Amino acid sequence: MAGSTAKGRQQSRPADVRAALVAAAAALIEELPESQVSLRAVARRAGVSHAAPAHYFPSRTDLMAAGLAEGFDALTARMVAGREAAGDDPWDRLKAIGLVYIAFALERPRTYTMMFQPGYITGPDTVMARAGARCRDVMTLAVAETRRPDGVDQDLGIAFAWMNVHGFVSLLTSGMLDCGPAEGLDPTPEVADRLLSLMRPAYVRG
Amino acid sequence: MAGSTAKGRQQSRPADVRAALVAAAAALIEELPESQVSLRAVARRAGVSHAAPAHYFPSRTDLMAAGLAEGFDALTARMVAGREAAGDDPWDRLKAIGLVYIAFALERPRTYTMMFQPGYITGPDTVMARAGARCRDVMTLAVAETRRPDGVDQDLGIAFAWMNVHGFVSLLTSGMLDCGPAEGLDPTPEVADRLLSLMRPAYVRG
DNA sequence: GTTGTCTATTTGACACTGTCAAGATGAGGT
DNA sequence: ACCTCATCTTGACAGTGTCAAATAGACAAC
Repeated sequence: MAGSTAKGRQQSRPADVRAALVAAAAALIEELPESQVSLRAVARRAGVSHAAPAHYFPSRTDLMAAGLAEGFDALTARMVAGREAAGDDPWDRLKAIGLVYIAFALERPRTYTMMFQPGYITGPDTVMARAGARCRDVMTLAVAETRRPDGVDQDLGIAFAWMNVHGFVSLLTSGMLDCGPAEGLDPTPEVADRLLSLMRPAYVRG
Repeated sequence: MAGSTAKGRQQSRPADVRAALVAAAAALIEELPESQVSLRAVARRAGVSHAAPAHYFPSRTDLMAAGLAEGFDALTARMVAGREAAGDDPWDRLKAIGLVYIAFALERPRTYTMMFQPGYITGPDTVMARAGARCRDVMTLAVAETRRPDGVDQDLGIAFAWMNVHGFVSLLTSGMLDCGPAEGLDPTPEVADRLLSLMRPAYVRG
């Protein structure tokens, strides 16, 4: 009986231990500073022993990468939704993606920061690399729609858009934009909107 | 007696243990991945016992912040030099700073990445916050020279310039710009130049 | 029903980490 | 001589990532 003969063992916990580990990692990544997201803490949160993760992930880095890839997919989904909610103008659609991107990063700052930490993309065909590529694909579509001035090819347009939104939230979360005495910018959506508008000449002809 | 009653004690090794620790930290930060730059490794490199740093730095974070602030000052010095080497045109001067900034970040990627890690600015009057403010002051001067279009005030201009260069190198070092199959941009100075040129309308009137 | 086999998981151990408490060291002032 | 005191070391503790060995539990064969 039972259809799933392939693998589904149904006693205490089949192999959804893996899924529980990834979910626990994703949760702890946002709850604690990076240095405190230990392999053992993730195992405790998932309710397994401290060495259980070793059976699914070769190292701590791989477990973290799995949790971060989930965060990446959440960001990608929000970008897709934001694009579809925008109007017909290509530039408005691109800007909408940027605003959604910024909102995600500020809502989940620790996850976002760790997603772009060097070292979690361990190869061209890993979970993280693929999640990052899917995210970039959304930007690729949005940039492809725009009527860019001469000299701004698609790769350049993608890089420019991405580095703008990424640089903004990265500077904000690192505390650099308000490191002077009583200076700095508010992270209000209004400021984000003004900053993104500065990119406009790179995507609108004339 | 002696003049300096305030604090200067002058025995065998006054406080150059502190300088040795900071130098060792700065060196290791660039040599090893962040998780391997341990307080004890820094102490070994400096030739002191594993608990010596505790006498100068309340925690590992503070020792790292001291090493990172040195990196920040090196970046600031390069930016100043780059600005003075540029011509008279305000936009050219600003772009020169950007190119120097990018070059530094790509030469010392681990130091640069860690400089912008959240958590090392522990207060508004710490070594890291002050080093970051000095760096931003250089950008402030360069942006103040430009004739910006209406609506682009100085704070906005600084943020836009900084987030562009920071976003670019940050995406590069995290591996995001080349996570697709055979795609991505070369980090050549030529590409950096083209990307920075996209910022031009925000700093040049007309 | 007993046995064997295989996989998932736990237990235990190792070297390493950051931090704290207590002990050693040595120069300066009296 | 002595004392003082900041500096530094030694030693310990809980916690970490990772590996080896031991356990548990379900399946197949007989």
